[in-house]
Amino acid sequence: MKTTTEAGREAGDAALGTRERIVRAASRLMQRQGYEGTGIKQISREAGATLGSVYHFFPGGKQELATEAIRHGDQEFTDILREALDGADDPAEAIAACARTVAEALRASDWIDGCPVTATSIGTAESAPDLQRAAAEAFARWRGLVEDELRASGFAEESARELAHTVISTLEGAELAAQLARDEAPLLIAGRHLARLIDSYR
Amino acid sequence: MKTTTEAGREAGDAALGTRERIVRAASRLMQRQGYEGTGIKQISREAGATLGSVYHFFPGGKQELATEAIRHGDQEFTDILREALDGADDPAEAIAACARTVAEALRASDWIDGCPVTATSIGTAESAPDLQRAAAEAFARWRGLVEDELRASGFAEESARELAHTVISTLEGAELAAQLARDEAPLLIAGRHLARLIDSYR
DNA sequence: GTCTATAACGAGATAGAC
DNA sequence: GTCTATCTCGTTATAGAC
Repeated sequence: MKTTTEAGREAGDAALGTRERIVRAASRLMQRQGYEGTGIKQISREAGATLGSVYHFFPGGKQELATEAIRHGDQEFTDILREALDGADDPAEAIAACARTVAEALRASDWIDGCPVTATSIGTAESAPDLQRAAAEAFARWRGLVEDELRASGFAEESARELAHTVISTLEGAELAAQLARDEAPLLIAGRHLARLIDSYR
Repeated sequence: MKTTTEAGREAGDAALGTRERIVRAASRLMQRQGYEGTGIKQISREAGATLGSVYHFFPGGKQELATEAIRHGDQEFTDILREALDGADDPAEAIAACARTVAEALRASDWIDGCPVTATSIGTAESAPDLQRAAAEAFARWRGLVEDELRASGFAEESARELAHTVISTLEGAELAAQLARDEAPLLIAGRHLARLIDSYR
């Protein structure tokens, strides 16, 4: 049995490898403070690692680390979305359930943990195009998940494709609105409206 | 007739007062680079003002200036929204037209000028709550505009209130998605879906 | 109101011992 | 792989002449 010599600063991350702890800390901090607002020193501190370790695993520096953090956030929401789509009877209800899940998480964090992909990538179009690409890939993956589910439920190709676009856009915007207003209403209303919109294409 | 002694660096801003030039430069730069990614020196340079002038007009420093920049962005989109609502026959068509307007502006900027309010306020929940409040007020104002128009068109109170929420959330999210994908499709699709959703409440 | 100079601090990144 | 020390540069903000 392997033992971990260092206790990570993050609850529950003690058993993780150093690289993974760094990525998680980066993702969580940039989710709250953005790319420019988060320092590498702060990340290494929170991850229970040294600055040298960060540059050992990410020789490309902050940009490379942030790109990995976005991929981590991508995977997080992919899991939430897949679970919602698998757990409900029809796609419309699944999307509404997904909105409720996001609302709960947002409230639980006292409205500070928004979408990690958006928060990390916004404002970096000129300075760090790598982040933009990783974020665009995340949006595309989420959209693809919804589109596949709609097609599998018998929706026409074009309807499925377009509805998937709006589902992701609306969830993203409603999360932003809910965070700013410190109120889950925007997300819950959006979930119901999306379900209604989807049903109107049956 | 008054003369302006200094030619501002911004095209068309030459005749403006110093304070206004600073606010506009701040709004435009933070729209592209975010709050943390934009420096006061860069703002003063682009505004054709000195650092001393910035602190003269905004003794509260960067936060005070950013708050004013958000209010400026608020007003900008308020104007776009009001024009769209006044120019169309019914609210559904007005919202779709608004989405097209936003898409055009986004493409014209080569996908770098997103929503100034969102870009400036995101990631500041912990460090600058003033910005959050100003951004929340902007969202609420836009929502109020849409809600009033819907009620004036005969929609039920609750429908108008909830639709207004989703209209703003979806436009905001679709602008984000369009910017990341460098493609206006998310916005154009969102505009059509919102019109359809609104019509379903008639 | 405008300008320059600078203080005080933190950032990203690197070197090299262990 | 980990750690510490340090280099260099940019940041916000202030002081004080004009």
